[in-house]
Amino acid sequence: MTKARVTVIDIAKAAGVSKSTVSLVLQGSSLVNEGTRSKVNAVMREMGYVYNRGAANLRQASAKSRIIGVVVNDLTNSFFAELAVGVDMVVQSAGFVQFLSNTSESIDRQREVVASMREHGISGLIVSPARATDAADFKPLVAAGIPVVVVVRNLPGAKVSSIVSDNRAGMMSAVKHLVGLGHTRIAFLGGFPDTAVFDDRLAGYRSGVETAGLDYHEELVIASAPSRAGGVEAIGKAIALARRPTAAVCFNDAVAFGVCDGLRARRLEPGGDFAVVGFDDVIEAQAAVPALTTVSVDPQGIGRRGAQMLLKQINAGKAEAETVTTAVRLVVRESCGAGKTAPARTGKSVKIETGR
Amino acid sequence: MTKARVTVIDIAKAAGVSKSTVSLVLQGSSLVNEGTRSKVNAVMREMGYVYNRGAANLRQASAKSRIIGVVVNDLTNSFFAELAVGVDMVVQSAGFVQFLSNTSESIDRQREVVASMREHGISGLIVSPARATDAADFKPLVAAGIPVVVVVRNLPGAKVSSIVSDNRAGMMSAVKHLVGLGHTRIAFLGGFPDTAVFDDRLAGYRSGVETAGLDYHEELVIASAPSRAGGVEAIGKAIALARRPTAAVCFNDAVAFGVCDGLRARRLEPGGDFAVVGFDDVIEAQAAVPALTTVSVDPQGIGRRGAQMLLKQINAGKAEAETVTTAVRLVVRESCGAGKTAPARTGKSVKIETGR
DNA sequence: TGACATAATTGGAACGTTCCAAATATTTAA
DNA sequence: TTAAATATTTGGAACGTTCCAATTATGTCA
Repeated sequence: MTKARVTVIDIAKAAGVSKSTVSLVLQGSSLVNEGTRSKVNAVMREMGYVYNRGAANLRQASAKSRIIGVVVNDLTNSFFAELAVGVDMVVQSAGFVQFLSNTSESIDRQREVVASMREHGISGLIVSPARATDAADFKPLVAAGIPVVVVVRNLPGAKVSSIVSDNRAGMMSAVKHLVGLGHTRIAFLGGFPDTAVFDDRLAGYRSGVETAGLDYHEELVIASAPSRAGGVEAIGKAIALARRPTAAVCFNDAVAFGVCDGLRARRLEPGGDFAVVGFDDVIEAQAAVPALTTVSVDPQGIGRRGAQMLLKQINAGKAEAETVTTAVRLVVRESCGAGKTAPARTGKSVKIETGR
Repeated sequence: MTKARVTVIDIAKAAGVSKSTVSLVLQGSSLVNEGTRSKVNAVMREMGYVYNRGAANLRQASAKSRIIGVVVNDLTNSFFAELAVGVDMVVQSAGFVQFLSNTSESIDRQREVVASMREHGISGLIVSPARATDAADFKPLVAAGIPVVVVVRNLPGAKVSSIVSDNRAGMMSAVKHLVGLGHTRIAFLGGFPDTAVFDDRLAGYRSGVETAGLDYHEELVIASAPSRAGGVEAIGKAIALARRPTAAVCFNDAVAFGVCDGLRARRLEPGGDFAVVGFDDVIEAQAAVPALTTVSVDPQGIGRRGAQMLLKQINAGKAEAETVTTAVRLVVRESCGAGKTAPARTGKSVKIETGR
């Protein structure tokens, strides 16, 4: 039924030229005569020709596949969905196409999808690595000359480019803001301690506390799963402390929402009786009640930048591993107790200058 | 620097067999001797061989590329992100890999990405078509024997499989519920009238109204962009009616949120002074205040089913266009004024039986 | 042992493109 | 008019796999 594929040879025959000429037209070469070009194009259109990239890639360097792989650990999380959209934007307009896969934090899944992508000849990879990813996991890729850009979570030790948000500065500013509101016992809640992001955010918390002239107390640092449930758990422990804190910065927004839940369950009003600050500024943050004061990180921007960086490396043939940290800004809403008069959906935003 | 690719010929040489044998091993053929197989596998491992699917696809039918294309119109919308995750789940575990692209409702973008995917030799396509997509747009694909499954929005006239939620039944149940709460003037707010989904939902609204023995008034149907802003606009018009409604079913959750905003701006309490019901049950619905009563459609489930349907068709070589409508259920929360005593985050759910 | 079946293996010849070196057509300069 | 330069076109030979038909090894039966 379905007639055989139309190939450049068919086109050549129909247009009365050689397959080489057709190929030249396909590549937009300036060598070919204008008349010939348009005739060939016309024939292609009318015969319904579709370019076979697979065949082309076979002949060309695999760097020309124009496929870029994107692997994220949780697409359900709108943070990563936005990231993927950012990547897609620049990738698409550069004429590339994106393989997107979800690992659900499974390191095996991640290995599988990356292997699969390699088989398909991706020209580059953007990855937000699953937790506990081994830095050496991407070694073979870069050895094969396939650029890799790590986003969101960095991979200390891996010789790849990375682009992460300025977690340290973000937490510092959150703490500073709370101190400015008069808080002196501020907890750090949530997150898994074995991740680089956790370390950065905790470090930011610590310097924030210390530059404010306050003491750093280890008991105020309470780790938990970086989820809503984890937040409930962490605030429970915080409330149980002998000298209980009056405010908390949270590992991320999910934790912050959980903290709010936990507070309410104890008849405490988030934003009123206890100040809460999140991190990430997911879309739900502004619609929540109370609207969440949080550190905004623009995942879409990270996606765009990561993609640009990757494309640059692909075009350059081979590029140095560079690492970029993107600016973040504190968005003050209600949950910190500062913005009670402001309407829920807007938020004063405080720009933070960050190192590069 | 980067040494040339390792090919099956290299493997063959190193293992002391022919390339054909290596190929057989690659395909898991039972023809090859166990000893030979393991030796070849060992050599592959130690030489760091990576399969070149492009080359293989060149020889085989393109239906074997094991790439499936997914195009959605708005990945930022968590509804579609969930959908993509659902697709990815089944696609991944079937050993396929997913090309995902975002059209942002641009029909040109859509054409581009679909063309690009075709060039890459996708084995099948799952698409949530951009608004005003021409049913004929996917003709060439199916003519080339590439199965297409349309999800979420149907494409009347296109000879492709589709899987949509039961918009009619969902709206009917929403209306029925509001009638049960005593409302007699119920508006239908939001959505673009030129879409099939709009038609279905409106039809559901109409039958809901009529089976309740109420009159259908055209003035109560107020179209608008299917967005938060559109919702604000629509409720403004509704409130301005001489005989104003006391409740509304909305085209989707975004509209419903906008409606709540608009009500508050007029000092009306959603759920108290005016009942609001949404459609989709996006994740924000349960965390919002008031928690949104809405029709839940399980996008991830749609994604999974769509992917299964597609894989089935790919394996079958060629399959009939079948169309499935998935069940939806009304989740009663606060915004309809019924669940005021229940905690915000849970919600009684009412299962609706739908035609097939 | 021969005759046959069965199990493994194997060289080409595709697949649809790009690249190269070479051929041919057209201009230009003298 | 001719040589040289330039513009255009063109047949193969790759690329890394799979498939086919054919070959060789191994086993079985009488």
